[in-house]
Amino acid sequence: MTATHAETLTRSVEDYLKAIYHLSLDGHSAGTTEIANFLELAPPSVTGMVKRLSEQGLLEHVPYKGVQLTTQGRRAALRMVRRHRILETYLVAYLHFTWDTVHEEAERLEHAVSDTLIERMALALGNPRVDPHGDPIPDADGSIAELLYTPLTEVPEGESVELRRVDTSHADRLRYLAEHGLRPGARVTVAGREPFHGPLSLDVDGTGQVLGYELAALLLCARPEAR
Amino acid sequence: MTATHAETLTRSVEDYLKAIYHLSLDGHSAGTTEIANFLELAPPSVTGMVKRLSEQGLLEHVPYKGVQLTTQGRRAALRMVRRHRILETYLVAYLHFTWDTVHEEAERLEHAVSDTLIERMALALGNPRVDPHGDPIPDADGSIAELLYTPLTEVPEGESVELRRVDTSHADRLRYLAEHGLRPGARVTVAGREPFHGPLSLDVDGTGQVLGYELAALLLCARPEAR
DNA sequence: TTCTAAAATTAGCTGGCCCTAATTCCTTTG
DNA sequence: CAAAGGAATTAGGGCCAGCTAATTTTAGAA
Repeated sequence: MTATHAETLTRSVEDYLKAIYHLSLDGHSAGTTEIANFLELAPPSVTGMVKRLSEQGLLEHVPYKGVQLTTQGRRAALRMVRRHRILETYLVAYLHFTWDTVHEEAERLEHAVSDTLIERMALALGNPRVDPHGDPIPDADGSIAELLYTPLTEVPEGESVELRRVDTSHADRLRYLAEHGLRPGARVTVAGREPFHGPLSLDVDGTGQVLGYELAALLLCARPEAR
Repeated sequence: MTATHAETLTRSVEDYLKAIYHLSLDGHSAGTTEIANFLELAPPSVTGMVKRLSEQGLLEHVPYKGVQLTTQGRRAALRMVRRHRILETYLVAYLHFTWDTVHEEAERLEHAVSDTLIERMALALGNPRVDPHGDPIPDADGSIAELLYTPLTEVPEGESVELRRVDTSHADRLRYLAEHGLRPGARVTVAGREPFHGPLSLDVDGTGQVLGYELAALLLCARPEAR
């Protein structure tokens, strides 16, 4: 009765699964409108697709409540995440893409490449663990290490941390951050912070900076010992 | 009134245009059934699409006669041919694909890559003129040099030629040919030929071979001086 | 010149996936 | 606890691109 995973997923289905994966990262199940906003679709379109996908066993739908990926759905989603991140890494490493331009290219290619090509790229790259934004790359078998980093907004004043991950795919934000040296690997000290979601004063690799709260919240850092 | 080329073409449309381009290489206009066979579709599906494409100005359709690409349609088709051949060349050069496995990968990717990525690949390859099968690669501006080669079946006995192009994308044929050293660049002498589409006796880079007529017809050669 | 077979087209459907408008369901608050 | 407001769903369409079956056109053979 359970659908065996032989049937190929359409581009749309792959997008839905990946979206639901991202929206469920914090554990709660994803709502129809939430998915609709993420994919820039109307909510009724999502209801319809969600119905089809639960019938296929790719997700669990409790009407009026929300959806969660099944094991099968999660496997398919992680496969897309791996593809996307390997592609981004390869395009930056070998084909002169920058981290602010690579997202949309990978977004299209992830639906078209074969598993073989992805594994060849991964091999050429030495099986990287993270992509250019610091996002972890799932293994080919579907396991992923979501490391626990601290948003820069929660780093205590005076503490010095290493920037590990930049949690956005908006080209303009990424460009701005890159111009200010805020890339994975940067050493950042929080010199001061204004209240009420105010700007942070930073020292970035020896240079003083002021950074808005919204952007700072996207910067995930490894603190010296705190876990 | 003429459609400006702003609107993006669907995957299907790109496939139709490319198919019609290939089928029209010999000058005659392509028939519905011919296109249907090439794309593995039913003839009525082709009639319908052809109607839409002529309305869009991508091709000229004379009902019950056949179709031809318009200038606009040819431009779009050549863009796809360029993409396909650059991709094949890149995948073989950098990602360990062999000429018998690369076709289907390129067939999917050609619809997903950006112009930017294709030009980066072309640059990395040094702007190659031909792909791994010896097929000419159109320029970015859409000009293509279809060189006049002679099928091996028409090379006179005793003549020695250079194999330049292998005109098939069937993986099994390509594998067989590769195993027998029959790749672009090989030096081939026609030692003998049997009548009635019989096999050819060849000397391939110093090794004796017998090759069936059907395969020999796919091997396009540069003759010493003949044109 | 007429007949016939092949080629092409038309008629009528289907499935996937999107939409807007209308309705139903939940939850929260007055 | 009832009503409101937002979230979700249902109802009803549309477009794309494929299909089969039936029909029309063309061209070649008798």
